Amino acid sequence: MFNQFRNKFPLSEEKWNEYIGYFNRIEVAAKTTLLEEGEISKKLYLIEKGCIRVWFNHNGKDLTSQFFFENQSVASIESFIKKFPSPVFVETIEPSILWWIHKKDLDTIIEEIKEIPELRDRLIDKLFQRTFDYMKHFFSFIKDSPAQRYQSLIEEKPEIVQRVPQHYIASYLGVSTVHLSRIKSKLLHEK
Amino acid sequence: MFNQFRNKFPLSEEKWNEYIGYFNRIEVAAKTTLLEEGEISKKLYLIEKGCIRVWFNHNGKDLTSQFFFENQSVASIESFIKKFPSPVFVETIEPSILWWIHKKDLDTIIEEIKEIPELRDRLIDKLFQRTFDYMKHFFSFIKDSPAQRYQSLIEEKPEIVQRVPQHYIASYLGVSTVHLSRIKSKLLHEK
DNA sequence: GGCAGACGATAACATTTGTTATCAAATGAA
DNA sequence: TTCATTTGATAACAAATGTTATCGTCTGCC
Repeated sequence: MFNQFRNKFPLSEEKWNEYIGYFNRIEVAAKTTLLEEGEISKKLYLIEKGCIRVWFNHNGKDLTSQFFFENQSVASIESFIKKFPSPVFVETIEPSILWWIHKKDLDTIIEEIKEIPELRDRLIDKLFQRTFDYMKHFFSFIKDSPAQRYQSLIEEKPEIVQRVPQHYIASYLGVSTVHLSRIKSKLLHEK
Repeated sequence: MFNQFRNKFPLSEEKWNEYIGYFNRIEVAAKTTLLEEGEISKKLYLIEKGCIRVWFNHNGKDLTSQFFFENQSVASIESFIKKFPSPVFVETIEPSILWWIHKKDLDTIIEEIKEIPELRDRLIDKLFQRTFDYMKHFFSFIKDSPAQRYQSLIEEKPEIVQRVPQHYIASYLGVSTVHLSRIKSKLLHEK
């Protein structure tokens, strides 16, 4: 799991082994809740295999805001960073193999690697990239119809369309399950 | 303009004066374009007085994605950071007093203050905050109706509703100008 | 193998939202 | 002032989207 990242981190063998020693491997079934709404997020998860969604309850409706797949890290980011009660649930979609790390251990690591300019800059890049991704997603809500948003999803994040149950995708796109079904059917019959 | 921030920056008088010396004051009319679509953003603007919107053209429609007011800094952030051609226009809404700084000078400053842990952490906090703001905005598109989104805007960002022409607000909320007008009228007559 | 629950398609109908057009008020420039 | 432009309200109609209900398929589990 970690060897693929080894060459990206200019660290001594000792440090490298210390850091990966903080991670714990778990295997969980589909639909396992990793973080409850209201809980304070203290673990960051790395996905070796499987997929995860972040969702919240709004007036009894299950609304999905994010999907994560292999090699991505997942947490309720606001809760994890600011130690607020999480506004969202974190839940597996497929049976998954995960590696988690305690926030306090991660904080130690980050504090140490911040001194390495190369890693510090990469960290900041990641932060910007995350912001850009959200901006782009927001732009799609003011410029595209739901059908166009679904089309973009197929093109830009095909793994979501392929692996995630459709009713989760519907709320992610901001439409009802019925309407997403209509969009799909229209796409099929037009071509 | 800068004195109000003085106590937030643990810098020597010399450094402080050097840094603020990089800024240039300008006064511009309403509807002045500060950055064209396709241009590479090389200036960051600080607003002393006035307000600014960021917008883009989509199939002939003028779509506004952000508003900025006094004491906020503005740029086409992706273009500014990554040196890409800007996907957006930056334009004043009101007659404004602005202070701008060259990207290269700002980069120098940032490179220097990164060494100060206190400022470095504040910089990272700002980045996270920006991401959280976009997340929140995105959440509102999957959980709220346009009417609820307008209501939240009144409560959370009243200066937008008070100072920005309504047709700019419409696209920001993802609705047509006609529909925003309907939402307002309904809010009035219900209460 | 059979059963319950999850998932998705579809229909019918209600509601929301967009589009186009028109008008009125406010604003700014000559 | 006067005139053109910008801004916003409203009506009428069209299109998109939500809601509720029903049905069929699939899947996991006993």
